[in-house]
Parts: sequence; C-alpha cells; structure tokens
Amino acid sequence: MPADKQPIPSVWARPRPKREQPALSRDRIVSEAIQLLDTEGIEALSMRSLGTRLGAGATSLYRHVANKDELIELVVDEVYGEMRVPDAGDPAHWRAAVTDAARSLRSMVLRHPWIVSVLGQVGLAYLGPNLMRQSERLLALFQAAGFAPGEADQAMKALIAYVIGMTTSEAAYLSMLARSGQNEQDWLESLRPAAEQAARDHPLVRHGYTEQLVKEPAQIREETFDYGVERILDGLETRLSPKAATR
Amino acid sequence: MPADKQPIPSVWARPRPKREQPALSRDRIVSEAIQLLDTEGIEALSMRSLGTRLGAGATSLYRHVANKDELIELVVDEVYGEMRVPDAGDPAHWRAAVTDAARSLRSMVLRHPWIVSVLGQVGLAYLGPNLMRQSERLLALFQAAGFAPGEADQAMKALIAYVIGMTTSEAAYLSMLARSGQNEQDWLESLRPAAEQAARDHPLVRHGYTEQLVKEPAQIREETFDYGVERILDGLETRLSPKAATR
DNA sequence: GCTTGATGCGCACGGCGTACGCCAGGATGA
DNA sequence: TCATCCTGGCGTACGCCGTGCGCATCAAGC
Repeated sequence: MPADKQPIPSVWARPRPKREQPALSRDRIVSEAIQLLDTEGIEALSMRSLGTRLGAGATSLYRHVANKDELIELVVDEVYGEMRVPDAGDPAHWRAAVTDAARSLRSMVLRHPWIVSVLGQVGLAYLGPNLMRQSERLLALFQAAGFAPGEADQAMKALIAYVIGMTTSEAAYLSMLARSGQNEQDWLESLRPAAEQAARDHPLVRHGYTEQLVKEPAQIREETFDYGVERILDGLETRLSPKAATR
Repeated sequence: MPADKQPIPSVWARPRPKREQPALSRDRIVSEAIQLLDTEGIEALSMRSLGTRLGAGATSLYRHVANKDELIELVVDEVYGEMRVPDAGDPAHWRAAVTDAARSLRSMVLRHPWIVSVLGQVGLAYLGPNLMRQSERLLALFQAAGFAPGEADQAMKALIAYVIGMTTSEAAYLSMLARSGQNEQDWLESLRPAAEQAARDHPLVRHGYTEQLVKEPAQIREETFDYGVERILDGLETRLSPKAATR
C-alpha cells in the first residue's frame, strides 16, 4: 500500500477536507452541467471538469448518475422544461398558440446550442417528464383546434420536426461562429472566398448568397424560421376546413 | 527501447511489410469510414480502427485529412451525394418531384443513421460539393414551380429542415433499437412498463401510444413522415395560387 | 458503543486524437 | 550514375477521456 500520498506540510493544516458545498445531488449535477455546456460548449463537458466545478472528484458523480449518457438524457429533458406551450384556449387562436410554442422551442435551442449535437444520441428523451408534459400540452392545443387524436399526433410531430431541423442548422452555425471568436459580419467576410468558390457553377445558390449580403443575418434567420412555421400551419389548416380532401 | 513487440519467429519470415492495398487516399479513407460507420456505428469510428481497416497506422491518415472533424465533414458531404433530386420539369408536377426528393433524403439518413449524431457538429457541410449540387437542383425545382428566388430559398430550407428533424428522431430511435439487438416488437414490449409509467398523468400521449400498438411501426413512421411532407407542400401551394395573401 | 448503509475519493486501465520526428522509396536534376 | 529532395507511412509519446473497483468517512439506528 503506497501510503506516502500528498506532500502536506503538516497534518494539522488540513485544508478543510469536508463539505462546504451543499453536497452532491442529481439536481445539482444536472444544473451545473447545463451551465458548463452553456458557457464552454459540448466538448468541454467531461466528468472530470464537471466534478471539479462541483468541488468533487470525477467518479463521485457516478453515485448519482449511471454514466455520461444518462447525464446527457437528464440534461436534455431539463432544458426541454424551458419550452413554453400556451394553454389550449379559444380554438380560433390555435395558430397563435402553436406559433408561440414553436418560437419558444427555437429560442430554447438557441440558448443551448449544444443540444443539437446530442439529440442524435439520446434515443428516448421521449420518456422524460418535461418532454412528456410539453407533448401533452401540444396535443391538447391541436385537438382543441379540431384535429382528431391521431392526426393531432402527426401534426405535432411535423411541427416539432420542422423546428428541430431548422434550429439544428442555426445552432450548428452559431456554435461555429462562437468558436471562431469573431463578429458575425467579419466571419462571413472571411468565409466569402470559400463560399464563392463553392457556389461557382451553382447560379441559383450564388444568387441567394449575394441577395442576403445586404440584410441583417439574425433577422434573415428569424424570417426564414417564421416562414416555415406559417407554411406548416397553412398546410395543417387545410385539413380543418370542411372541404378538406387534399389526400 | 522496448523492442519486444511481436513474437515474429524469424526476421526472414517478414509478412510483406509493403503495400498490397492500393495505397491510401482521401477517397479510400472516406469510403472506408462510411462503411465502418454503417456497420458498427458512430462510436466505433476512431482514427485507429479506421487505419487498421485500411491496413495502415492511425497517424498515416493525417497525410490525407487534417483531423477527425474534417474527415467527418467529408463523410457527411459524401452521403449527401446519395440523395436524388429530380430534374426540374413540368411545373404541374412539382409536388411529386419535391416529394421524391424528400423521400430520397429520408432514406439516405435511414441508411446512414449515424449522420444525425454528427449533423450538429459540422458547421458548414453547406459548402460541400454534393450538398451544393442538391441545393441547386432543389432551388431549380421550386423556382420552376413558380416561387420567386428568395421564397424558393425559404421553401427549400423549410422542407429540408422538416426532413432532417423528422429523420433525426427516426434515426436515433432505430440506432437505439439496433444497439439493443432485439426485434422491434420485443423491444417495444420490454419498454412498455417504462412508457406507461411515464405517460401516467398524460392521457393524450397515452392514448396515442395504445392506438399505435396495433399497427406496424415502420409503416406508422412512413405515414407520419408523408403526412408532414404533404402538409408543408399544401402550405407552400397556397403561396402559388393567385389569391395568395396568407401573411 | 457498534453496526450498517450511503457517499465521496484515489487509483488504475484501456482507449482516444494527434504532434513530432524518422525513414524508405521514388522522382528529379546534374 | 549519383546526389538530392519530396512524399507518404509509421512508432512513439502526451495529455486527455469514461469508468470499475476498493477504501475511508460519517450519520443513523440499534
């Protein structure tokens, strides 16, 4: 047994080996992980770094979560809790309510852009309590609007898929921008040559690029997002009118 | 120097230390990586394992790709090349053409489900030649259908976002199913208790579960996917008719 | 006082991405 | 023909990672 561990000058000068933090717990671990992810990004999350932040060793965390994957499932469900879905109210205002929910989900993802690099791995965040709750509320919204249960389910899935897909590319873009450390305008400028090279031989793509150069990028993203939400709601609305028979 | 590496019986019986494989190249590396990803999943892809498969050392790969992230960007663009987008033809059939493209993208993702756990990290696959090409063809499709250039861009982004979002959850689900090694029915059965527990207090969600138990899961996924595509196309179509003024 | 269960920690293992320097062999130029 | 350089591959090593295991500590119950 190697008992000669640390070069402590005196045993009596022990640096308070015991608890000053409120002790480890699953909740504290999850919320500290989210903070770490928000401030330093996905690649900075290791069990060691998280442990250190909590004033604990890496392996201590394993008393509260089974492994890193489970931690990530918990973290994902936790941030889903930030989404806001309006109460199902007046059926006449279902579009506004659904739009609010979609925007709320988008801003959650943009607040926590690391989530998109993790969504492909967590198989069933589905079962998390927060996602469950939001699904229930969304279903209520669609059913109140007049969709039959089965179709409300499809409508909800279509909407969420769209929001997730659109924000995935937004978040990946913004993460990369953040890593570059540059201002968005400067960064786009430094990317210009590569983009123009790539768009050579693709006139339609190139036309889109040059057209967007004059507008504010953040505003373009928001408009594009809203455009898609509106089109999906338009498409869903055709199913509610009495003459619905598109398929 | 620890020279006791391999128990080679005789130095003279050296097993041909030189090339028999057609030599390393970026193309060979990328296509072997895709094969490895398809057969063993995302977590099996390491520079070492890939090198071994190619009959080379791990670090040899770095002569052809800058780092693992770049390899992944190459791999992602490569599989985008498998997507098929019809030629822009008769404007009257734009819906069928766009639907084909969407289904083609979906089946590409389902053939390579690991892609979804990597999409959040690659900032600009956008610039890859294959994705460029597909974007150009999709834009042509929408413009031929009657969308102005700017709106064609928004329409394309909405469609792709939907497909990516929907297939992300499908692929994550299928990956997890594959890892479980079980038949889908058995696996769903073993998941039942947890699902029912989670859906307690959420009657609408629970109703959806029980309703789907009688149908073929793969067929449900396909119908749900198609439903969303149809709704988006319905929504887009309202913008083409002369009386379009939804927003 | 003694036992027992929960909690945290140190250590160690095997694997990862990749920087670096060496070397063999082919291409090149005198 | 020979010296030189360039290219591509390899071995080694560094500093990370997730996590299994066994021990130390301590509060609670007898």
